[in-house]
Amino acid sequence: MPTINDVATKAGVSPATVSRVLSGKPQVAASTRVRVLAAADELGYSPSKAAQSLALGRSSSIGVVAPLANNPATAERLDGFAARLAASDYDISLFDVHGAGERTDLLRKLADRERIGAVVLISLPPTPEEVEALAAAHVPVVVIDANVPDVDCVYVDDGEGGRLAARVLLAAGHRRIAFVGDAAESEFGFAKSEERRIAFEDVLATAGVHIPDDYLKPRPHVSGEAKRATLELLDLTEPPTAIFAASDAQAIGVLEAAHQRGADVPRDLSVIGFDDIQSARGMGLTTIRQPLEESGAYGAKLVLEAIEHRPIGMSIELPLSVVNRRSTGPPPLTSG
Amino acid sequence: MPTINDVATKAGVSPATVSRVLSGKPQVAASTRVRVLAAADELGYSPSKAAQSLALGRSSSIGVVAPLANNPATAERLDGFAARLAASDYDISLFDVHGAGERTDLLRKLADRERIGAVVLISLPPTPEEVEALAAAHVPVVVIDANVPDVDCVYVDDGEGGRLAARVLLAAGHRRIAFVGDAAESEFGFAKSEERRIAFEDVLATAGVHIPDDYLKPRPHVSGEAKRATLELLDLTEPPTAIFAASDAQAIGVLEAAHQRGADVPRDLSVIGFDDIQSARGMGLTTIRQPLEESGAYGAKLVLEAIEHRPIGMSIELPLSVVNRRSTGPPPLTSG
DNA sequence: TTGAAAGCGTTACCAC
DNA sequence: GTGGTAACGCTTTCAA
Repeated sequence: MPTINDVATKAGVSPATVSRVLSGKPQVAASTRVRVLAAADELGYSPSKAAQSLALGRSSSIGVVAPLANNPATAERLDGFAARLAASDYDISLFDVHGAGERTDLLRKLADRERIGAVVLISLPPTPEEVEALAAAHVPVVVIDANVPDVDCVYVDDGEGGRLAARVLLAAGHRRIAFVGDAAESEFGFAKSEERRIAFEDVLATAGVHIPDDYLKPRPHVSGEAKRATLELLDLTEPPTAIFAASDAQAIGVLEAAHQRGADVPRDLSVIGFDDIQSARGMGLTTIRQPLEESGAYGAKLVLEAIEHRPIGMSIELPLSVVNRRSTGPPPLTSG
Repeated sequence: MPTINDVATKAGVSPATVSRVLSGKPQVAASTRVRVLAAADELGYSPSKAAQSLALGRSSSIGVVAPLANNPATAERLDGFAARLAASDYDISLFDVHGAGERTDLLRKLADRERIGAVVLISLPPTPEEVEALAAAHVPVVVIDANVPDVDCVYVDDGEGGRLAARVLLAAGHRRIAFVGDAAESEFGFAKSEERRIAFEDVLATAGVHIPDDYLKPRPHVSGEAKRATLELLDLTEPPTAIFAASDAQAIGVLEAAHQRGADVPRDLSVIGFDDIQSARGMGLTTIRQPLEESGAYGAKLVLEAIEHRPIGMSIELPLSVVNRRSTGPPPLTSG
């Protein structure tokens, strides 16, 4: 495993010169440059990241904190992020978070040492204290899928998403409409879910439609919970004719429950989701689409710029749209 | 940002002793141990990974190569891997691969330097040359979702999976059966797909069912291809009454195509997938289930052991099972 | 334009 | 049981 010294010897120069050449520093003669490059190439030399980090005092890896298990959407964002980052010299240190405490512990760890060049949080808005801690440690931060103050973000207008969903359901003729979303205890995406719900209810109210309390199902964002909530909904004396799920991941559970109760979608029950994950096509799910992969790509762009000391405040909002598939339709006639 | 020297000074010992305490070495007095620990805690000290890597000559990060975009199953495996690894001192360097060349370039890079403590390949079997290169560089390797010689693997019996799928379709009464899988050009999972198909055809043949050439659709594993293939199948004068998709990801496209042609699943067309990804529930997809998350967890276990210099040859096979949902049923009466 | 040498924070060997 | 110190591979300041 060749070191910088080996290259230096082979090229007949000092290690300092090799370093200069390899990091593209200008003050070096063209002739020695080619000689060094040739030597490096011949030896198959590539610098030790560890030694570089140590000498430079900063790492070339970007910490990505993402709750992969929660939602297939997260992986799609991550993929977009990784693809965009591949062209750079940075690589990804992945932290797959599951519970609440994990996030906090982790961020402290990340802020702690020079181990990380920057951190990006996917679908996991940091608290103001966490933002401050990261800032104090001079670690650039970008957040994907949330809009938080004093941080560069890539986000969508969740309220607008809720309104879009409401209009789809209203236009189809529904009046008995329920909502399955995230509970406050679920630290992931709670705010998001709430913003969507509130705007959703607003539009409904304007149309004279009120959502009764037992039609509101905030649940921990965990596999199985959305299904359970939907089962309860369908077992009501007067079940809803339509459900807005705060995410496609939750819509999976809604669809499953509907089938389990023998409710045909969309004949007996309309379902609209949020995200447009890849499998939404297979599920035939009508949904509010947001550009998942792109959100990751933009996140990568932002973090790269942030590392180059661009001033913060470059958040970007991505567009939402309605994708009509076959999980929505008019309410059953008997629902009158 | 405190260093080991700060801790040493504060505890009134030498840095060497601090190092010993922190890495749990036995030869240190209990009294000094507590003193050092207290000092470290008070300072909020945590060792610099870069310095450690440099001194130790090996990195504490594990390179994970995974084609995230290809298949939601990959993210589920990755999640299982990350969860199991979280308890260890290692962290994940994620390399999200898209094309063919990428994989090769990457592995060379990984083998190159001490940058990485080990590499795990998800759904991306290395070539013999690649295995050898990694071995030469003394980098432990584990492969998840493929069974390759001279490497520790976590895999399933793909042939068995194909047989299971065949029996499901046969038992339902199908005779006109098609297959949608991976093309040779698609470097990802080609072998897997082929093993499944061959065993699938074997069982069918035994039952007197032959798959005509135009019922065989090997396609690049890319979004949209499975759909296109299915469209062609459905447009045949005598379309199949059942389709075996080599993965749930491909089944998404199959389902989408069926709907687009107005074919009701399962009334007009039965579909069986492979993997049992999370959204298979939402799709109502009958499928051959393999433990995705667990595959990642076992992969983590293997790689951790491999790093501790356990001899190789510890591959583990995971079980397959049939999950019956609503995408399969008897063939339409008119098909006889 | 180039080289010598100090230093980055840790670990581990060798003495005591 | 503990301390001194070389070494890990690189970058960068200072001189030349």
